[in-house]
Amino acid sequence: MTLKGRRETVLKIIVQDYIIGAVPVASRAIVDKHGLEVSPATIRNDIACLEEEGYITHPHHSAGSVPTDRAYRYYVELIGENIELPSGEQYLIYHLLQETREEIEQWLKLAAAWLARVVCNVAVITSPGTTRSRFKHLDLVALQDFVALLVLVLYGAKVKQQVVAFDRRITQDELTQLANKLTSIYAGMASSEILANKVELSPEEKQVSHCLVKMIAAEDKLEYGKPYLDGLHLMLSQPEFANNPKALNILEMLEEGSWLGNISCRGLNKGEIKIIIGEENPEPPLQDLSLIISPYGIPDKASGIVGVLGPKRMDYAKAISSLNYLSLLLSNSVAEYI
Amino acid sequence: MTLKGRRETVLKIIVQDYIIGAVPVASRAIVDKHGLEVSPATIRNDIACLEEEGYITHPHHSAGSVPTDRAYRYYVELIGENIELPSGEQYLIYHLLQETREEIEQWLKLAAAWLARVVCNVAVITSPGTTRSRFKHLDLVALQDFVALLVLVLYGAKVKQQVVAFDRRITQDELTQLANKLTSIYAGMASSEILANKVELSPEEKQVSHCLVKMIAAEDKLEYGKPYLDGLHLMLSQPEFANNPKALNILEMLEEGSWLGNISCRGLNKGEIKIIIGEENPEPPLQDLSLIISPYGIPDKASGIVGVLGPKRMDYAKAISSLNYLSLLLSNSVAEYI
DNA sequence: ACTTAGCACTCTCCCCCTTCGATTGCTAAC
DNA sequence: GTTAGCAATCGAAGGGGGAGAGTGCTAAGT
Repeated sequence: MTLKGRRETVLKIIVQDYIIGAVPVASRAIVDKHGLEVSPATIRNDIACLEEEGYITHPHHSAGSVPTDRAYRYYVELIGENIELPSGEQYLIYHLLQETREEIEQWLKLAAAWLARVVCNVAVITSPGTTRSRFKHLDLVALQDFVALLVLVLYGAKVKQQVVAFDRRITQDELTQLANKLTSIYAGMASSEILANKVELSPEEKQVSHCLVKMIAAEDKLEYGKPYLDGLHLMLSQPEFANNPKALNILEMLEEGSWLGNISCRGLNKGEIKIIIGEENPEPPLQDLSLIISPYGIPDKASGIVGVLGPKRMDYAKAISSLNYLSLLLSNSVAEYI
Repeated sequence: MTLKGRRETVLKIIVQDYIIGAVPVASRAIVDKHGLEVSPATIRNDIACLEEEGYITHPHHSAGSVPTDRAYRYYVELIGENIELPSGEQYLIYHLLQETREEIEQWLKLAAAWLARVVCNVAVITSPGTTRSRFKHLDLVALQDFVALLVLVLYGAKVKQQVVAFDRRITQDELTQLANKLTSIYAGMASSEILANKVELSPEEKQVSHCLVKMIAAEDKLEYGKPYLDGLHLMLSQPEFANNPKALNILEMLEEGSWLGNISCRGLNKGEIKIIIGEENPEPPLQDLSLIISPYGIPDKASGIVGVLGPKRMDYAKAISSLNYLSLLLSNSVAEYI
């Protein structure tokens, strides 16, 4: 399945030129701009072969070459995953994150904003959810006589809140006591374990406990939560979306929020990268796009996904190197605080 | 400045037809579809007057009538603010909110989703921020030996979190004690008051207190926070955005998040509505759009904004009635839990 | 003073045609 | 395996031209 010699070079040039220019690549342009020592006719022979093997198409008979999904796939295998981000850019994002290191949400927003601008496409980052959320701490704050705010802290520094209405008047002292009791009983448990726990509880404790189970289970369910998105306008200003009604489908899907749930990250280790090109995507609106994702954080404890979404014609090298570095940074940050 | 008799009717018809159809309205269509007992020529005379007075333009010489900003303004004054939402739709959203009433964030997302779909445009809802955030409760959860998660609850059921690193090892018991102490000292205070408070504190307490002030002040600063947006794809599927590069500017502005800060809600009481049409908007990207906003919640304690953003050619009656009702619902919900 | 019919005029939209330029695919020669 | 040459193909851009929609104006009617 590997091409050799000039064939491979030609394919690489076509992909790269198309990524930059977004217009079909002519055989003459291939030799001229890259100093090949053969004539355009020779290149055309090569291209004919590449077309037969499914790497190239032409939008119409007398147009230049356009890479197929297969060509992009070949290209990304060729350039590999070990691309380093220029140290200047490493420096920039590193210090950006240093300055807001106290707040997870801030990191993620900032990281998404940076990533989107670097790759000129959509950046996707999910918060570092524990794959199975585990209870860490509980707090109850009186709001009114019968009503309290339940603040739940999960491992992975995730905070959830919910209002609880009790059947009787209940003081802040009682609430605090209740919260402390449940915190010590349930420390480190997942929702199923809390449910299975057979300690004797008062009606109010039962009620709170019930809430907890529901909240933790809900957190488990939306495996990755709603991701931080940034750079929509950057992606949609790419030429493929000019006058293109498909852009709306994509927008709709992204706004809906759960699309990332269908993309499996299984079997992917920290530092690895998954590249999904065009029709390899399960979701139809994504089949004109490429998605590159990489997990970060601590497997099974607090891990999230960071990714780039853009037209198939995206700068894969840049995206891969940015993701590599960002995923590393985020992993380190997460490790410090779990 | 008020028009009379048929003039007003004609203007109203033009606005309404243009809102529905998005195409210039012809004089013949005005008499035919609305059963007027005059000839198109008569209507044309009226239109000529309306044009002189600045209510109407024509995209070109032989095209039908298109309302100006001034016409929209006249129209919304005409229909007034007291439009009731059909009871069927009231029922729907009422019960939707009932079911998730325990979680503020859930309400707001749900409300935004509903609103966007009803008006087929962008829905904007800010969380009910207290105009000056006040301290309610503090909690500290040990993450590592030197590191704790600070969970801050503000009035208005707002929860903020931040990681704090201490200079010495500190146990969960100590943290709990510390949190309780500060909670009782600072109850109900605004950031400035906490800062001015002269109680003797240990170094750790000082550090946490310092964090608190910073967090509360930060909350005050972004007056409305980042709003919940929904329905972007609905708005952008309107005909005015087909093949229109302006859509990207709007997208960019909305993604940025702080645009709503420039729109003043001052002098607006609960239940009132502010309608900003086209060039009345301060932000250039908004000058092709109309924005309708209404405050909700409890003035000076916990209030937010709910609004609709769409092309000037939007269904004002629907938007106004939806906002009226939604703002009422949200106000009630907020009142219950503050 | 208001309304109307009639008509010329204007402008867009759509379709067809042509031209131009770019680029390929093929063939035959090297 | 490579090249030159050449016909064939296709899209983009531009130029009519006709159809249709709608107005503005004028002069007559109420």
